[in-house]
Amino acid sequence: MSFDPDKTSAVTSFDVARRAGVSRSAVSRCFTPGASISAKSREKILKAASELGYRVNLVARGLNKQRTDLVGMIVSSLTTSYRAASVDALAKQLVQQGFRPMLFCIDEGKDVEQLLSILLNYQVSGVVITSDAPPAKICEECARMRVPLVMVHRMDDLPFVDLINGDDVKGARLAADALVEAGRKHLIVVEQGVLGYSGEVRVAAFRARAAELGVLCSTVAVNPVEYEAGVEAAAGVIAQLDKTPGVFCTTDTVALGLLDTLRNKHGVRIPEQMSLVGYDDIPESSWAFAELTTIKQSSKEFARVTVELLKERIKNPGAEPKNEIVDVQLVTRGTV
Amino acid sequence: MSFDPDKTSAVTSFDVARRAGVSRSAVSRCFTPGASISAKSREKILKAASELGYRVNLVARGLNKQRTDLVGMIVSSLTTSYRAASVDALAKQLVQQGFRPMLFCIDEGKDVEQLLSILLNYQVSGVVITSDAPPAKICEECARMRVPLVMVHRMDDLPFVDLINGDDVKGARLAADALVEAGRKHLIVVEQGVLGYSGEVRVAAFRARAAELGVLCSTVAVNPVEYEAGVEAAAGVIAQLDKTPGVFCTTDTVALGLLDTLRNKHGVRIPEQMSLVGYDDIPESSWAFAELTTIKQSSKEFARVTVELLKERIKNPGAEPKNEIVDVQLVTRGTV
DNA sequence: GTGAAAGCGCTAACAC
DNA sequence: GTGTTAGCGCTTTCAC
Repeated sequence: MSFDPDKTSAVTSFDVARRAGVSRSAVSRCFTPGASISAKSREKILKAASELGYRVNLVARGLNKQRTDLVGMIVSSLTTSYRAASVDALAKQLVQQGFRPMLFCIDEGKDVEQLLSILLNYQVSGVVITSDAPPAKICEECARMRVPLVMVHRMDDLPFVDLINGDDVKGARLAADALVEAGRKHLIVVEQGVLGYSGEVRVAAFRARAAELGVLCSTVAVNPVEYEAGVEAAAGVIAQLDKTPGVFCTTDTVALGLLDTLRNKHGVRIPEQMSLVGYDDIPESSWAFAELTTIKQSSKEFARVTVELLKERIKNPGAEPKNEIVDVQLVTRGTV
Repeated sequence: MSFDPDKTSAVTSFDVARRAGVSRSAVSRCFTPGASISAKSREKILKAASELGYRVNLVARGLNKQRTDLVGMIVSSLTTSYRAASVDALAKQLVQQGFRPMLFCIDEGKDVEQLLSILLNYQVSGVVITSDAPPAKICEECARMRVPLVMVHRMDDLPFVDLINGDDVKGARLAADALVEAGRKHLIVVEQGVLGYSGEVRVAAFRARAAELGVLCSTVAVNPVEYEAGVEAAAGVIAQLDKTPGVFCTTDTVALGLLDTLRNKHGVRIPEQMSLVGYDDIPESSWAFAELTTIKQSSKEFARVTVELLKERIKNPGAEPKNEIVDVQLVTRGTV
């Protein structure tokens, strides 16, 4: 370590400038990617900076530029693997693209507004919302403040707000097709308590496809969400086991709750007595107890597109809202 | 909306001050929790502020105070439920206590240093590290910059750095005791590829307790980590099935991989042919296919103590490092 | 290519 | 309790 270890912090561009025998502007330019500076100055400055242990004060820069590289992520609680994977992928992608993610996990129905207010106070470069909480006002706020906003798994029609969704219609159709091709003449769709936009689309598309195919489709509706929803749906499914049904759940976690309960509490044999398709392809779906056939959505692809959308909007804030769709595919395992 | 919707942003304390007929300092005081200001001024200011749509610019405040309320969270990839739950709890607790978490998920063995450098550039109030990546230099850096740092599930001995761990020794002993009380005369501990500090302590304590109890304890070591580690450990465990062993895994995800493989690929009956205890009590452990007996650590408690440690150190940066231990308990389900 | 000067929006020390 | 003043550390015209 060549710099003075006693110097705790507080080494500013001024210190570097003095030591390198240049002006503060030169130092600033040296640490600004696209700035014009001579190789000679740059070298001197870099040397001085490293000797001093200088680092750019991003807060000061942020104040000056009226913008930080912070990006707010407003997400639902990380209680399912799908959400965890999404956040993981998004955080990494943001960092890789030069942003710093601020994480706000919210319990559904909490005061998101206050959080958003905080975000805006930080002069964030953008905000990503995946939460289901209804942020009506929030988006107005973002739009008004000209803060780029991209929403994941939502379909709000708002000015300057970009949207990104999986191809839920295709996914649900793939599911129905797989079930029918496996010989199921009777379909069942499980509706969990809170569906969210994607869930609703999947349910609707699944039913529509069933109708197209001329196959009956009944509904098992339950109050809880995720794993518990599957557990509770078991009774409804069992009641229809005589029809050797093909069952579709809007998320893998729900499907896993159902499968787990059916197989391990009631001795139902899958796929002999019924077929089952989930959605998301979370890691647990490939575990031995499950071997769940499902619709795969790539978290990484979502993250990639999300950040791209963000960057584009930062570049061109007034552009028409985009509506990106990420492709999905059927992953066949043992439950169909 | 009473304020001018065209005013995109840029409404400063100066604007508010003018409109309220006071000085900027008054406005500042009004938005500073412990400041002294008359009720009358406060009211005028609040009114003007809301009419103008004013919000404090936290970046400017941060520059002035040489500190933001940002806290860096450096965590491992969110690939297991335990990590997801930990991050969720920590993020929420931080927000609740007035901090803003910045999330950095790192793939083990990546360049953490650069990240930390970024953090420091943001004048963060503190940093929390749960990642296993070896941040030797990082901590020096934090210490040097006087940035409060608390490390979770680690035992580095560093000046000014607080530590928080679960009671791994107690947990491992509880596991061994449960297994032996269930009549197991032969114990097995599964060692996954990368153990981390907690894992090592658990393994060692488990072995020590076995010895105390006068019970044999063998090891099944595998290269992968988490679920895959359990899968790979299956063969080694099966080879010793004639001893009706009591098996201990250092995390639930490993235990679930093992249990899943044993039951569903090899028809092993648990707890008839062997017993199994995991660690963490992740949600999946209570799923029907598993009903895994395990050692519970509370993510919320970890989060609570972590943030408390952080706040204390912010208040008193020079204090002796603390070493907090969070209690654990046995959760008995069906695998013992 | 480089330096001087003028802020970015806020807080804090000081006098009143 | 309130206003005045002086920065926090950086970027950025604007001359040169």
